[in-house]
Formats: sequence, structure tokens, C-alpha cells
Amino acid sequence: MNISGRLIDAFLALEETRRFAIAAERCHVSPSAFSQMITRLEEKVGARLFDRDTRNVSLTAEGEIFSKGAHRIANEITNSIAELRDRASCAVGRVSIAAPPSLSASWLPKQMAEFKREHPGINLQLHDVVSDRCIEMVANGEVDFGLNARSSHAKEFDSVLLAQEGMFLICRANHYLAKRKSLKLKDLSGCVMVNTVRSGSVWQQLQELLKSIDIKDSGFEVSQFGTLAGLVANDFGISVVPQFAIQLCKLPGLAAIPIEDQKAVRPIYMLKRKGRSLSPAAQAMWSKLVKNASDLTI
Amino acid sequence: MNISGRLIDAFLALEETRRFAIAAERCHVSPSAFSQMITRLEEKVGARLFDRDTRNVSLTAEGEIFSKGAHRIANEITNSIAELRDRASCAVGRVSIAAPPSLSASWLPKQMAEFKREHPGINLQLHDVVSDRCIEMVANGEVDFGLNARSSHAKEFDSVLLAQEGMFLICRANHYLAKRKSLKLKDLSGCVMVNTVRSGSVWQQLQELLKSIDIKDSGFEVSQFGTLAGLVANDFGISVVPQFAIQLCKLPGLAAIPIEDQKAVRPIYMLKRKGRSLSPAAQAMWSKLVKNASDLTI
DNA sequence: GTCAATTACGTTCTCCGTAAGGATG
DNA sequence: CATCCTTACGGAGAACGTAATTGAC
Repeated sequence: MNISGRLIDAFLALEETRRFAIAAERCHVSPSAFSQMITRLEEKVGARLFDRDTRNVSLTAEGEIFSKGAHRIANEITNSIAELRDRASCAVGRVSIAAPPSLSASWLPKQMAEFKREHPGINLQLHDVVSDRCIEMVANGEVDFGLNARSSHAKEFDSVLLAQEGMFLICRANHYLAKRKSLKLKDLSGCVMVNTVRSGSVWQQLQELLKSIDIKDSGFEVSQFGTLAGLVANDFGISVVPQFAIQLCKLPGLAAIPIEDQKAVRPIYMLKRKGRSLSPAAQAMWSKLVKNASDLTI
Repeated sequence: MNISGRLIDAFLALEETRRFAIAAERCHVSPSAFSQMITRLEEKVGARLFDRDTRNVSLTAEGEIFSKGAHRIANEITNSIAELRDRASCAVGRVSIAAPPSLSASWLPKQMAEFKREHPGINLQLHDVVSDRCIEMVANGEVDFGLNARSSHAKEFDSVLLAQEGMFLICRANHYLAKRKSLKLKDLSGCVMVNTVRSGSVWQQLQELLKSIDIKDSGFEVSQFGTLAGLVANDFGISVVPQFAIQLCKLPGLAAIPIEDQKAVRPIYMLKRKGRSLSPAAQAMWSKLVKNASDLTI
């Protein structure tokens, strides 16, 4: 059972034209070759498909039967390849991304909106999740790729560094540090801290950075930056958030001061499953984000 | 778009096994050839279908898409060929025959019953029609072949002579010819004739045979032999019918006397459209009828 | 080092074109 | 004899196998 698409085409052409010479032309082969093709097809399927003499060509009873299948086969092949071409050209498709809440609020939506204008047929999905969950989704193939602040998965994933973002102190405008233009990590000594959840990369990174500094724990662990801002505004303590989360913390009476410290930077990695290729659509989105990552370093 | 069934098989084998070596074995080719086949397929469809290194093989996003089509294509090919094989072996099929009422009453049903026992999957159809309609049905392809008493279509059809049947006088038992053991056509001179319909071959043949003999016309033209018998029994005249119609004319008080005359024989031809092949099932039936035609000459 | 996929290269065979053959009207 | 399908035959290219190579664990 090794029928080539070519032979199917030959069958359909002859069925329609009922002329070897014309069907041969349509298939871009000589009449002789075409005759041989029909003979080969008949040998392969094990039945005579056309009754023919030098004047008349017509389907046999078996040819009539085979005709249905031939049309279906031709359609399946055409459709399958057309679908692949559409996906290859990003005419249709789907891109699914996991990203931390900070980037999901402004930069990513902007990029995705631009992408959607360029590729209207592509379906976009954005999961704003904490770091641990992001890693999990990428590893499981639940998303095409993810954005994440941890570099600890270098070997498990294919990744690129998109940008480095700074960290900011968030405090009440009347806090004793609120008037500073900038500060160092050690300046936070003695402060009470409102934390993000432990499963997020912010918590995990701060834990590392502040372990040698005398910080008091407010006891709060929140998952939304809005909540965090509310707590700080109501004097439960200060907090430290990455640059792109600041706008999520905007409340009257709050100040944000940049922390200028070698270590107080957050890498933003983009990562996907190692050794697995992206769909054309996902690849296009990946490339777009890499290209526009310079926006992030303003 | 010239994808061979072989390449589809290769795709499916690799999708299932996720091992080049094993899939190659299943396709009866060397690992090298198999690797080339996958590469060729990917070139033909214009997309990478498998992510692979020396350790792992997995479908790409595009491979997942193509998989659906590949399965459908493989099924279509398999089913199409299986159907043809079934028909070639007469496991399924349909045979449609047109025949004159005389043969449709006993001989053909017997042959068809035997055929049905030999090929239970084949659907049989019998059209008992007058000669003109029989010719028409064969010419139009409404039936696979027909049985007919006229030889006048030698060039228009492919035909074989199945048998020659004699002609019989049908008359009342008290008719003056009823006691004869046999008679000649000219013995009918002076009789009143009940005719079959003009579109039947019996009428057409008798018209020729009796044109030089002084026969009176009863005015009746009937299509059923039973009706004809009824008319004869009620003294509307005599009639002449072919051998195989006699049993359809059996009524109390009627006699049937053989007409022994060189010309008073009816050929029974089997004919089909010229240059057109029969379906395997129809061919099998055709052959059976040719083989068993000797029954008719008893 | 071992195992699995790929590449290199020579061979085989499929497939096509030119040209001759045969049937039909 | 003109047209159209088929057969014959030779060449180009595709497809396969053996063997060497590359890459991952």
C-alpha cells in the first residue's frame, strides 16, 4: 500500500477529463508516462479502474468505488499541508505564555497587542502566575514559554536573559527613608517588612539579599502587589518590589525609592523546554520579545 | 504535494514508537533510510515534524497537527483498498440483471439463489422487462447485463448466445390442433392470434415468422403470459409462446404443442455494454450463467 | 564508552521521455 | 490515415543500504 499523491492526482485528472492526453498535460507528464502511471495505480490497488480503448475512457465499477476514496485522500493531503502552511506563516496558531504579575501588567500586554495586530489569526494566552508555577507550566508544556526571574534552571531549560530590572523601596511618604533619592540595601536595617508569597521569585530573591541585614517580619505574605501597597500605606511596614511592579503599588501617600546596589537587580529570563522547538507562532512571539526587550531597560 | 503512503506509514511508526531504529524495522528499511524518509517527509510538508536528538524523539507542535491528517490519510487508503479487495473477491458487491419474463420466472431465480449461497455478501437485482426496455437498460448502464432474444444488436453490445429455445402453440384443449404431437408454422394458417405486446421480442419475432401466413388478429396485445393464457382459455384465439413461457401459461383446458420448424427457435443472448468491463461480482454471475446455460437446452 | 540518529557514498530501482507499435473510426 | 492509447527502451534521479560520523548520557 504505497500510493503516492501523484498517482491520486493522475486518477482524478483522468476521471475528470476522460482523456489520457489532456490528463497527462494537467499532470505535467508525457502521455506515455501518464499511461504508465494509471497502470501502476491499477497494479497497486489490485483492480482495473478504467475501461479504455483508443477512443473512450470510462470508470469501471471498481473505479467508481475508488473515486470516493481518491477524492477524500486528495482532500486530506491538501488540507493537512494547507494547515501546516498556515501555521508556518503564522496565519493561524496559538501562543501561550506564563509570566510574573509585574510583567503581565503592562509590558507584555503591550507586546501581545502589537503581535495580535501583526498576526490577527493567532490566539494569545497569558498566565500571570508566581515563579514556581511558571517553572512548572513550562516544564509540563502547559505554555509555550515563560518569563521568570530565576536563573537557577539553566540546564533544565533553554533560556535567554531579556533584561535586568532594579529594585525599589516602597514606603509611606512620611517614612524616614522617603526623602532619599536612592539607598543601599543595608539602609533598610531595622525596618518592618511586608512580604510577597514565598512561591514568588521576589520573596526568594529578597530572602537571599536581606539575610545579613536586620529586618523585622510583619508576618504578612501577599500575592498581589495592590494588597502589598495597601498594607504599606496603612503602616504595617515597608516593602521592596521590582521596578515593573511599582505601578501596581501606586497609592496616595506612598513613595518609591530606587535601591542602588550591585545585588539588588532582578534578571528577567525567558525560558522554554530544553530541546523542544517552538511552534512558528510561539517562535515569532519569542523573537519579538527578545527584540523589544530593550524597552525594559529604560 | 507528492506524499507517498510509505512516508505516511513512516510518520505513524515514528509517532508511535518514538524510536527511529524500531520504527525503521517496522517499515522494513534500514535506520539510515528511515531517517532520510522522515527528512523527506518534513521537506515535502514544509515543516519540522519531530524534535529529536540522539536520545529523545517527540512531535513538534506542527507534528501534532499533521498527525491528525496522517491518520486520516492512512485510514482512507487502507479502507479504499480494502473495499476494492472485497469487491474483487466478491465478498461484497451488487449484480443487476434485466431479463424477459419467461426466464425471470424459473431458470434465473434458481441461478441467482445458487449464486447468493456462494456469495452471501452480494446484492442481487432482477428486472423482468420486455425486450426493448432490456436493451435500453443495458445501453444506459442501468443493469450490469441483460438477457434478450434478439441478435440484432451484435455490434452495439458484447454478447454470447446462451441457448436456443423452441416455440409452442398455446390453444384450448378442444382446438382442432390440440391433439397434434407437433406442427409447422404454416399449420397455424387461419387461426386467430392473441398477441404479446409489440415492445417484446416474442411479438417482434412472430411478426417476422408469420407474415407470409394467413393469421387473423384478435386485437389483444398483453404483457403478461398469464393474461394471454386466460384469453386463449376463453376462446379469444390461439397464441405462440417460447418454451420457457409455457409454465406461465398453464391453465386447465389449455394445450401446448411444440412447433417444429427451423425458423421457430428463439435465441437467448446475454449482452452487456461493449468495451465496458463488468464488476467482479457481475463477471462471476455472467460466467455462472454461461456455464449453466446447458440447463436450458434440456 | 556506548547507544542512537545522521551524513557520506555507492548501488539499485523507480519513474519519465522519446520513439515505435497497435487499435479504432 | 488520423487520432489516441500502449509498449519498448534508455537515461536521470530518487531511494536504499553499508559504513563512517556526530552527539548525548
